[in-house]
Amino acid sequence: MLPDEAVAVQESLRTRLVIPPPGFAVPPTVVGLDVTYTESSFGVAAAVVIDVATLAVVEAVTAQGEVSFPYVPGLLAFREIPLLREAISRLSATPALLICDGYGLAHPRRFGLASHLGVLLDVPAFGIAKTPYVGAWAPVDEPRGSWSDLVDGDEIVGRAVRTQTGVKPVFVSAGHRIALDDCTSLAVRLSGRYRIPEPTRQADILSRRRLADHLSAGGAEWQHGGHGGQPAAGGSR
DNA sequence: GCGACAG
DNA sequence: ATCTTGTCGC
Repeated sequence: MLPDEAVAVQESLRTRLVIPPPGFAVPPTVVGLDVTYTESSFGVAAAVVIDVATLAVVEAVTAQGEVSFPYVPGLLAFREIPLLREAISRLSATPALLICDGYGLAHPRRFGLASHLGVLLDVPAFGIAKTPYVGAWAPVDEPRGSWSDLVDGDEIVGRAVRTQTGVKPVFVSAGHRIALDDCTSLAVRLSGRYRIPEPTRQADILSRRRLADHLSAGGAEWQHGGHGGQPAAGGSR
């Protein structure tokens, strides 16, 4: 698919995007997503189910394979969604809320990865990014839970949110079927003692570990990925 | 035209 | 994203 076609797809899918008023009913569990790559084009996607009350990992699956779409700012979804969908399909239940490593509405065309994935699956989704992309924001107060609007043009597209006192904020934006206010409170509520909230953090850890396993195994024995539950015994640490 | 640019 | 060592601090 060419970049021009990908942009057309985004503008088309965007008509299906739904952002409700605040008041999202927080589910018992949420799903964190991330993809890690090799210097070449091999990727491992991870989907980790996190218990909202305890922040514990209750299920973890992966999917891996060659990735064809290159990284292009604004078109990240086309690179990551194939493996992410495959990983999500391996979960034992349909997710109630997806949390992506990246942006949703805070995107040049208001349709980043979190919006794209949310619309395709018609599941609530939002994004948590580690670095700025679209929009400007005022300095965020120091205490955990403080935030400042991300403003692009005349729109509020997301928020810079302090998940830990004295630590750089993360960037939160709504993806699909959830309001920014709810994304903001969830980002803080889902954060343990780290800057990155547990869902995305655990997905990052798992995808990196699986990629390392894949490489040390010579890339032959684990080609089918997607093991459910806890990591198998024998895995190096 | 030039620089910036999620992961 | 990935390439990479030590170092400061709780």
